[in-house]
Amino acid sequence: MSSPQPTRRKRANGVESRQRILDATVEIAGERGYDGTSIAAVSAKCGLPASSIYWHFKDKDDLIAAVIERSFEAWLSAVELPGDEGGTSLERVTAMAANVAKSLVDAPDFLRLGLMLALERRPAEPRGRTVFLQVRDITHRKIAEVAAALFPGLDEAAVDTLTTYAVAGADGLFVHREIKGDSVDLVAMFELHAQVVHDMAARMAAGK
Amino acid sequence: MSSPQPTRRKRANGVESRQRILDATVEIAGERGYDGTSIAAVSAKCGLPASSIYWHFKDKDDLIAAVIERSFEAWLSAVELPGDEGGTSLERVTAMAANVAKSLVDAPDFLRLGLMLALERRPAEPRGRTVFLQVRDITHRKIAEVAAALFPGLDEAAVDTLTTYAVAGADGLFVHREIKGDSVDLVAMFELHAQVVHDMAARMAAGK
Amino acid sequence: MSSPQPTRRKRANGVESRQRILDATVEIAGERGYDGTSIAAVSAKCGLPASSIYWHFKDKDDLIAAVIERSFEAWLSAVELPGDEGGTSLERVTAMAANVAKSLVDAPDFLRLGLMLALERRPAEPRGRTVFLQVRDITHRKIAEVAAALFPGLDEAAVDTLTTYAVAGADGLFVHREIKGDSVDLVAMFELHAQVVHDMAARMAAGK
Amino acid sequence: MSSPQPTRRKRANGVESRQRILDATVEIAGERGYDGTSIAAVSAKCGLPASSIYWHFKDKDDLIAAVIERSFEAWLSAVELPGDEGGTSLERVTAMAANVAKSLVDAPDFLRLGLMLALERRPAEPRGRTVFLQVRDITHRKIAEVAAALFPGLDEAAVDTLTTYAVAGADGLFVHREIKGDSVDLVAMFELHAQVVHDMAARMAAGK
DNA sequence: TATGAATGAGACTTCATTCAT
DNA sequence: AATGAATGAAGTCTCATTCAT
Repeated sequence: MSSPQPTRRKRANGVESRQRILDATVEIAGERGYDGTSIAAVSAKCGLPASSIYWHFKDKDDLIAAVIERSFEAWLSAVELPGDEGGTSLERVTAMAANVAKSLVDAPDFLRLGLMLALERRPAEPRGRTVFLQVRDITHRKIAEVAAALFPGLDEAAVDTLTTYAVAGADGLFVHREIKGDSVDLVAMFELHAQVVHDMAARMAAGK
Repeated sequence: MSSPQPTRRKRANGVESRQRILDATVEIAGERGYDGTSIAAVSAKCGLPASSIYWHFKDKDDLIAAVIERSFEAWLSAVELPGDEGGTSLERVTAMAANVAKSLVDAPDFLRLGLMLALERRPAEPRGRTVFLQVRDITHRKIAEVAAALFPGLDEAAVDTLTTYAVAGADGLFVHREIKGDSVDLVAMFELHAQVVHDMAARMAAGK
Repeated sequence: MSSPQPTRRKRANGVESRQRILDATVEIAGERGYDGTSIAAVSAKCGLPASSIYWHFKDKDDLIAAVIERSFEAWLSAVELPGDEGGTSLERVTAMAANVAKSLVDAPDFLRLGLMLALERRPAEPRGRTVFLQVRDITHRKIAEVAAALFPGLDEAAVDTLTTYAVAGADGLFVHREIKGDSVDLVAMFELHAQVVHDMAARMAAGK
Repeated sequence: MSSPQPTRRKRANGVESRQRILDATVEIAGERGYDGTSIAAVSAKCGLPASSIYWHFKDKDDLIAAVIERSFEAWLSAVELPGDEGGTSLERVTAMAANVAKSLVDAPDFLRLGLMLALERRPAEPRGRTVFLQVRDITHRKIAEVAAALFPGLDEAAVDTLTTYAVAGADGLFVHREIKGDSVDLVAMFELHAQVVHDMAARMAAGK
């Protein structure tokens, strides 16, 4: 009852505040993009005054970049294939695609914001854009490794084309769902895409 | 001599001013998105004062919507299949895809801006977004018609899935090129995509 | 009585607004220096909203520079020796000095602000500082011409030293009055200074 | 071994921290003036967090005042005439002037900041300004004493005028060097000034 | 057909300062 | 003896928009 430090925390909890700010920012930036994200809006959503946001982040650019970094890691750990062995290569590819689709349905902010940033062309490129493109490259490379492992017959150029096509399809289907809303069955679409890409890989690995 | 205007015209050419404003706006909005496009920036680029922009357009929303409309029409007439007869269905589909790819390389602003608008989620949806989604639907329907004509065996649902997949791939490949730059051969990628989609259609039309 | 456009001017008078802004700014900047001059304070003093100030001036730097320019011109025309002929060289020099002293008592803002700017050392030098130093150089040259005319025996280096010393003394006495207030008889001090400088010139022109 | 502090000291050296803060502040305030000196900038330059500055100084005003005090003392001990006997009165005056000039070249921050503060007119006068004007008065009195000793024939008013003129010239020449930079030989200028003032004193002491 | 000028709201950011630890 | 975190006020400047001419 007379507890010395019960609910009344308030002052000074850097780590938690930082999280609150980032949480608010993903939500807003994921919906409105870079320019549409105002510090005042973030401040209102997280409850901290604007000046406190600047204690944790150098400027808006830094904040958006931090958001991209954090939500990529979150997305990555959500995707992380739980069991990637077992089944035919088609089954495995399909399972992976379904997994990615699910993660994008659950947490679309990362990719939505990332694509908005990627499409922009501004004189002083936001750091968040750079970060997004970097993690995107990392992802591309990981997928390429999987493809190379599944289809040893493919040369490097073929693997790259295949990966590019796979990623582009994923992006496009994601955009489609963002536009059309929840009625779109993203998992089914990704599974279809997985099959198509798998066929393509098989044909490539065969003769050409 | 027989000019209807009395003394010097020179100033006062509504149509041309309107074009200049729209030209400036596509460029800026195509690069920076809705929020990133300021009336002041448009004014600076087209040379007309901000108040003149408001003489031609009700507000920013109206301006952006007009840009979308005009650049969609421009894009449409650039794409308009010059001769859609002749050749196998694969050849025709491939030619159409190459054609679209070329138009997107030449004038990417329309789709870039459109996708940016489409990805945003804001309380008061900009009219430009609505317009983009409408013309997108129109496009979808046109493609569906072509698909239905080429593969009479497909039912409506199959045609829709096929079209969705075709468009999504195109979007994704476009995004890929926007990110990676001129080194990406969009035409080749679109041709590959056309082939994949054609195979998919053929398989669908067959049994499943 | 029923005059169509009597007192009720208000909207849109660019020239007058510009003057009002400049008037307010000299007063504030003359008392508080560059950093101490806030746009909000200028806005409050001149009655125009801050955003209107930015219609007339690119930014704060531009505003301060404009102030320096205008008040230099005002000061110059206030100083402009009414009749510089007649009397001995000492009498003429003394009259000029008294004239300058009077102008500095009447309108000290220009020099006070200028000296404050001159003393500052900041990474991005304010344009106002540059302007002040330029007009200062012009003044220096004009004084040197007078000195050369009055004492034809002096070589260029001697004229320069003399002028520098004359200006430095004036600056120092001005600062003294700024510190000690109205009780200081600046005119008398300047006349004393004029005499000293005149002696110095005479001695220089003689042997060494 | 015999250190009174138990385990590691390292942190917690009040005196040194205070010095670091003051060192940083002279540098910044000497270059940017009162308003231009932000606690954040001082913090960045001295490496201590802003809150630590407030542990050592009540507020910004207090900090600036402390800087003025300390740098006046430093300047004073740098000037302190090493041997003020010997030679004619002219030689002695000249030597003193040269000494002062050297000190101002070596450490101009004190006077630069002081003059900036002195020129400002703000509702709530900073304590630093008051302190500067006080030490300035002290200096004035000391010089007056020297003058009275060297020229016993002068009455109080004459000594005051002489001192005022001497100080004003020094200020003005200092400002000149601050503007024109290292190329100005301040020592030579001060020696010239000393001679002029000496002549003036002699003439005053004679008849008038 | 246009535009110079104005304007309130709000953008990002820094300010001096406090307080609990 | 110090500091991480917070905060309200204020800083400069841009925003979309209006209105009289």
